[in-house]
Amino acid sequence: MTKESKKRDTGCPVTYGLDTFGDRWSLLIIREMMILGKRTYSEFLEADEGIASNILIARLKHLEAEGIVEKSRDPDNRRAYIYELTKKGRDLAPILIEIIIWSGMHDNRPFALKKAVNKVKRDRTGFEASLRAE
Amino acid sequence: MTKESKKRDTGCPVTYGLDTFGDRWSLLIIREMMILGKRTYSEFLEADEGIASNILIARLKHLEAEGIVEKSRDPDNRRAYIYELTKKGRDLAPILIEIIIWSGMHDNRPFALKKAVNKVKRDRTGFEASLRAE
DNA sequence: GTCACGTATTGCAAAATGCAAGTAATTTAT
DNA sequence: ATAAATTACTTGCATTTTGCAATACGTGAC
Repeated sequence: MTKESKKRDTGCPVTYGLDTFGDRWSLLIIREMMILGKRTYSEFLEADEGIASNILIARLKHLEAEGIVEKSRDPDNRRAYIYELTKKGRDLAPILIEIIIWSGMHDNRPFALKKAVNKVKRDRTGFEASLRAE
Repeated sequence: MTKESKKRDTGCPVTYGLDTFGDRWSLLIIREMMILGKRTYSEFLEADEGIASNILIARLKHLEAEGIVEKSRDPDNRRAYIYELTKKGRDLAPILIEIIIWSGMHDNRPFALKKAVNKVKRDRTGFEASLRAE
């Protein structure tokens, strides 16, 4: 009941978006799923940014409650669960893409990774299709 | 030194974007500027969501440090300051637009405001131009 | 049954947030 | 010239959220 109780019911679409996935971690989890194809709790835990397990589970539950991810048992490993993006979740692809494009334009740090940026610039439609494919 | 110290220097463009504007309030302030044409501290304070004054000033300073907004004196009212978006800030327009489109698709609450959504759907290019115009 | 593995929870310190009240600088009114 | 009003910001404090480490739970393997 943390994020949920914070819902700002103004009706504004920007507010709705931010209340749904606009925190420090949600879009990173979605990036892991969409771009890197990760699907399990333990895979998410290994992400570069090092999310804490309690934060991870809180975000996964929130995203599940919002209908952005869905959880099911892994048929190949009956003690594991699989988290997958729903259509609502895959529809976030354009937002991720615009963030990538924006950072590509404005992140001038020497270690900025331009791989995804270049991929987007070369073929945005194809890149978006690949994100939605998973 | 709060958000700044939290910078996650992984090089990932999504991370860079989130570390720059991915908190509970930054994009809302940017929305006020871009869509509603607000430009002063007191105008931002009146926003629907009711941001606290200390949070507002912290975010404005952060956005200024990131080169997304710039501050100057109001020539018409010497006790006021004006905050304006830089190019880096105006370049966030496509992200805002994609968030609006996404919410338009998925926010089914009865009080969801569809005005901006419809405007985007009718003429995205024109809408984006109007956002960047300010 | 016991052990390993994948997932999830708890406890506690640190940080961020929200709210209310107060300060500072500048302008308008008297 | 002084007082009041505006605009921008700061401070103090209670509450909430985060981050980290340790621990517990549930399932299947042996």
